[in-house]
Amino acid sequence: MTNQTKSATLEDVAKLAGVSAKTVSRVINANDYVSEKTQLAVEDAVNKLGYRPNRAARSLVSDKTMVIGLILPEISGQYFSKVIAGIEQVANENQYTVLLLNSGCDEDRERSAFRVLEEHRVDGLIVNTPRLPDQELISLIERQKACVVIGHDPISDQVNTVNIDVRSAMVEAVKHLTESGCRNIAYFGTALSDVYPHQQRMLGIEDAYEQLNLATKPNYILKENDSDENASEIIVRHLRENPHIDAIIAYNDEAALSVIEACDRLGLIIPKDIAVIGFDDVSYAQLQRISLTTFHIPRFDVGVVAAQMLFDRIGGESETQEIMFKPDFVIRSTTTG
Amino acid sequence: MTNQTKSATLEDVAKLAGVSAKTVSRVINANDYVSEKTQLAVEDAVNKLGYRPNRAARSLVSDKTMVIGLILPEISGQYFSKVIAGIEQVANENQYTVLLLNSGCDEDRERSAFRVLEEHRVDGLIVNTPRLPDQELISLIERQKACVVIGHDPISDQVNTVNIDVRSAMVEAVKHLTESGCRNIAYFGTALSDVYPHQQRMLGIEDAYEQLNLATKPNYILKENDSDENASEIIVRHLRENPHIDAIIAYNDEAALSVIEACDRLGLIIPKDIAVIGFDDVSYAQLQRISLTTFHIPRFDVGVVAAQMLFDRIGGESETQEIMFKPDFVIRSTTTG
DNA sequence: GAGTAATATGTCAGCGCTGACATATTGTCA
DNA sequence: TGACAATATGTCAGCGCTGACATATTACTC
Repeated sequence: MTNQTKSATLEDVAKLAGVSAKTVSRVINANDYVSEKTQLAVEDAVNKLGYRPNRAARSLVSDKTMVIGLILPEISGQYFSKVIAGIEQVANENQYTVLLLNSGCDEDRERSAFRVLEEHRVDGLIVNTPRLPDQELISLIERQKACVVIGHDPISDQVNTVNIDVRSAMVEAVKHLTESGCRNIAYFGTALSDVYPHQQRMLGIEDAYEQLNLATKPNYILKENDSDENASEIIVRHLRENPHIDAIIAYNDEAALSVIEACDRLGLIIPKDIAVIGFDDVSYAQLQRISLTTFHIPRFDVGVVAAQMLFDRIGGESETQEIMFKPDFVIRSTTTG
Repeated sequence: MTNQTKSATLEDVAKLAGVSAKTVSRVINANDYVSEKTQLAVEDAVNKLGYRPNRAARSLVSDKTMVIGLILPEISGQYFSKVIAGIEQVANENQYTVLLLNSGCDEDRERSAFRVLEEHRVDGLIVNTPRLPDQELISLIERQKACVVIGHDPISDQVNTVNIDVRSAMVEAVKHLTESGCRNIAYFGTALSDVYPHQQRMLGIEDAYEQLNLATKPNYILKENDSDENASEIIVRHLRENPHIDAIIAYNDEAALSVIEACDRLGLIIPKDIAVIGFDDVSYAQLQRISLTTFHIPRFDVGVVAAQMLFDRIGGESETQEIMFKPDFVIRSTTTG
């Protein structure tokens, strides 16, 4: 690792094999006439020197980097880590590599992530940038060779998008709860409240209230990302102050777990005293001890589909695609006894 | 996105600003005398054209890519996704970007991941390649500018490593179990059984048996990655066949959850009938309903430390560092009533 | 006001690679 | 056996950028 010598170039290989650099290039790329003898000599030299073509040099000529970029507000959660895996898989199948940028849900970092990826001249990118103003996002996307936006408001019909139909899922959730007799439904959201996925949930809940002509108003419990109070403490406090609440729809399963934890602490029996609904269907949601009613999202597939869409674009497809995933409502025992 | 024109070059900016390319370069890099007037003119042109320096061209000259590579056997699990986040954070702080490769715990993919990263001339890489033969791994690492190996057998004193002291953790686990009266301890591992983290666990358990002079032999329940039988079913079956088992140490928390699930199905009371120990301390391990005895691993910090080590190397540090994290044993209610 | 230092800008080669083009060698068929 | 295609290899420019070097302009010193 320390005794680093400069890595071998085409020229080095050429010299060792006794041919010209161009001939070595031909062997490496296997796209032109080369005699068997030369080929073997070159391959031999390549192995001896441990030659690896320099992608930077190649990109400079070909204007292709074989890299796609990924900008996400968060990369270690249950949700996006699976999406990333899906994207990585498809990228790998296409001989591509993924440059991963975490924007931490910060506007400036979203911007600079775009900048970095542009400097790298990635062949395409998949982004989820909740903070960037729509107009700016659109103009940034227009600069790209190819781009797919995931989990974002459908900003423009020129932009490829992969989305989850959160809003109608929420309608389904509320209906299910009211059918089970719940009358005072609260929504608990972590993350930043002005963000699209949040808003969709709240809108969906309001849709349902309207459709069902409910008298009450939904109750919102919001925990900003930067507050470091424990989520379940917030809920405990809120439930003490609002004992009439008989159902909580959580932003996602992780938030739902905090809700369950809070209810357990308060001695509330789920679902008798209070019902809980999550979102995502993470691995542990189906455990007997949790058995969380939630919406199943094929997270890996979201990544796969987004990446396929991107490679379609990279491959020349010019039609804009919009895919909407319908979450599957999985009713378990946090809503029905 | 479709109306792509070739992106602007230094030359383009130069023409527009009425100066030479080199002068533009000076402005961009802010590392040489430039008059204020020229600077403004250039910045203006840069903005007008939306110019972004081409990193490929830069790397070709500077021999630096500002990219580090990451090869992991798996990227969406609770463990590595946090490690990735830690690495990404430090990379970002150093103006670096992360090229993420998932080897799927496959030897050939590990090899080709190395190849890809070499072709990209990354400035350093962080790897966990359980399948690659040690000798080959060492020689691959020797080719790199900088490298840190995580979660792997300390292969050579020339190689930077970040490790978890799994083996002595297992000793602690077994001691704790025997002290609680358990006599028939089983180990449940998912993932590939010939892999280092697995072996360490088994070795640690055997260490403990030796140190404690236990009469019985530990019992191993192994689930290969490729078997698609449900983990908890395997355990249910195994516990039916071996009803004397009174404690299970699981490979990690996720596996421990499968164990809990299996016990619940069999009507076994934890920890009275059977004790369970996990590893990792994932977020939900501390939920009242789970309350899993486990080992806390600062996963994010593992990534942070590995990345810092790497950047030390990239920065010129030549001394080999080896860091060993000591897991914190967190005793909860799956082992003590 | 001559001489030196500081400031400001330009020219050009070359990083490693491939495309366009040129050339040399061999094979094939009338 | 000459003509032409197929095969095999080489030369060279240039992708976008920066380092080394050259040069021009201005400022400062005695």
